[in-house]
Amino acid sequence: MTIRKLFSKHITILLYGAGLALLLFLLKWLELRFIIFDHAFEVYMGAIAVIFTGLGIWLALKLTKPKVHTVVVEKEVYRNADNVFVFNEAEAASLGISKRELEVLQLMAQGCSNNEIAEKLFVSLHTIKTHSSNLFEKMDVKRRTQAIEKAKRCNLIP
Amino acid sequence: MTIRKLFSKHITILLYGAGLALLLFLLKWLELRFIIFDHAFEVYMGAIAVIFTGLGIWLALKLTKPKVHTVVVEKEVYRNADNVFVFNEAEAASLGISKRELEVLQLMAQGCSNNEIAEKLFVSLHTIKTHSSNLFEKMDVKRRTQAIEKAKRCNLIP
DNA sequence: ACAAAAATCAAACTAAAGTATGAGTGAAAA
DNA sequence: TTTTCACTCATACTTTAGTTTGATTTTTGT
Repeated sequence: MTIRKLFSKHITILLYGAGLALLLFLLKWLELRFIIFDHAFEVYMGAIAVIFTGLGIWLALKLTKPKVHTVVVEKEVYRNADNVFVFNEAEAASLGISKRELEVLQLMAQGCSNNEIAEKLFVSLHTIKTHSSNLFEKMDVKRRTQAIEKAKRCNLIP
Repeated sequence: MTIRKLFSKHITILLYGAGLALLLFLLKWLELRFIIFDHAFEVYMGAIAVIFTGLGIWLALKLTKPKVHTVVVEKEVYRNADNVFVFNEAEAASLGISKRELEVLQLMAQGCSNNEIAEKLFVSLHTIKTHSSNLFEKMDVKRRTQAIEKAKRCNLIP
């Protein structure tokens, strides 16, 4: 075995090198100790700073809620051909649409103007405007035509 | 002035009270100073800890990408399986509705605003207004919502 | 009973929608 | 070739729709 051979051959040199390395190590250690003793306060402060910075980072990473980005994928479900309208109550509930708002929506879809709706429901034009505005907010649409389109698609109205 | 009268009458008592209050304040202040001096190191450490925790939090919030948790929600949209739309050409012809007007009508039914329709068809808003106005005349309706309702009923649009 | 949600009304806006009228262009029909 | 008609654009105007803010009164669910 050539490796053992080399080891035994240059053992003196190796020992010497090892001794030197150890000495250097010791010196370094002593130097470090000296520095630490001399700057104990600063080192302590530094350690505290590092530790608490780390703690802060950890806290921030742990305690921030991930922003939930909800992507709604509309999946088409085919229904029986018997064109009988079944009101999608679940959808209405999830959107938080009230009875009155639904009435307004229905009349809208029939082509009524806000004024006509107000007359039919015996309330003021203001009220209908409020209802429709809330409706658009809840349905996430901008116009009555969009509301009608979406409502039909989601079976909120026939 | 009764307030000034009261003031001058009981000036001694007031002064005495103020002096006492001041003394108490002084005592409290001295006590605080004492505590701070006595615990200077701890207070300093605490301050460092708080500051660097804050720094850590700030660093984490600033330098990390916002955690975005994407949730894909499948929403069921019901639809009739059999609805094969057949365009009622006879009706369209009898009403004298032109190709372009039909395009406008379709986009209307999709919930587009006049401006959006104009953009999609690469014409001006004026043109769309003219088209829609003519459309309402031909269909004998007053509003776009009525036009949509009637068009669906008459199978001019899906 | 009491808080929360729904329904109602109002004023003051801004933004669209719709009307009336006129006019130019290009293609197809008379 | 002239006329008709769909399509385009424009101005000026009126009406309707939609927003914002704020308030009061009913319902309604614990």
